[in-house]
Amino acid sequence: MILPVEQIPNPGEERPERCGFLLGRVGKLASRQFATALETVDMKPPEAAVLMNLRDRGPMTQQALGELLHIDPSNLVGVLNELEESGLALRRRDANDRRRHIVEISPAGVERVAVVADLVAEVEAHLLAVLDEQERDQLRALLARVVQAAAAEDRAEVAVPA
Amino acid sequence: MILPVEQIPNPGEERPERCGFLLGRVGKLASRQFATALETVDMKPPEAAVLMNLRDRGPMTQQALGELLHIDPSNLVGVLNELEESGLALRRRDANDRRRHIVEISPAGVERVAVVADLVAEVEAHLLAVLDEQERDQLRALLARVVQAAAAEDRAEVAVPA
DNA sequence: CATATGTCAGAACTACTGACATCA
DNA sequence: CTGATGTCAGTAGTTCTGACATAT
Repeated sequence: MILPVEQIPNPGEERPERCGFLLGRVGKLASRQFATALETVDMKPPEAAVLMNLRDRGPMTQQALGELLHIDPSNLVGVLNELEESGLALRRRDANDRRRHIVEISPAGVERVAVVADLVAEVEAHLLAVLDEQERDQLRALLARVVQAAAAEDRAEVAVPA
Repeated sequence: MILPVEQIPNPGEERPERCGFLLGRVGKLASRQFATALETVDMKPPEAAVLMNLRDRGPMTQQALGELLHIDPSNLVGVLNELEESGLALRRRDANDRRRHIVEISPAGVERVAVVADLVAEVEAHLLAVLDEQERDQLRALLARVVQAAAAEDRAEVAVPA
């Protein structure tokens, strides 16, 4: 049966959408593509994020790691358990404050994170294939400023709770 | 107690991050801010999205609505039930194909959606406050191209399932 | 005792799957 | 009968809350 025309008010063409909605949508899209790509190496997004951050920033406490990646502490426990069981990262007590765990990446983790980083780069390249290099830089710069501002605001709120 | 310095390898300063991660992060940030803002008018993000789309695009079938907003059909049922109970939208059978529901916004819905749209605009303005108008347009244009390309690819995959 | 850190169990929310009823 | 549309129950995955153990 032929579709009544009234049901397709704007066929094909997308009208200029709200920037905020676009952000949410592209973000979800990106997250999903990363997740499915990481499945091929049997790793979940938070695990990959943790490994990459440990490689780039060095050892840090479990708490600092959670704040940096916006992973809830109760959630981070399981992620680190996984990574530790796989021998990709390890926890050790901080000698100066034995409540704390210092988390660091293992040599095996360093090997694995290279593969993961390649995967991530591939997905990103594919997602942003419609943009040329200059445009990708623009996008990166704009997004970076937005997150930086948001993070600064977050810190201000936490610092001045009243 | 003073923190050991080794635990803060890159204090404050953010190093140039992966564009894909930035996307995911800003997207999640935006979604959360929208969600909390909408709570003040007792509405959830999908409900708001549905109302705004019905206002802008006119009545359409439940199925078309779901595809447009990437809401699962089984999920959309509950959303529309809510909107119908609140008198903001209504379903009627398509006379030409009585399997279908035509969904449309009600007069009360039109009133309410104005409030919602204002809220959304506020949140967006605040989130992107660090960018000037020209930069916001740039961002919107870049994001729009990315989603458009991704949507086209999606359609190709569905069209050629082999 | 009061606070910080990490752990754990359970609640809440989201998204999907599969079965089903209705209709073309 | 076959396929399309909407509905519903149940499942899995994620994120948060609150209680708790340990250490300062």
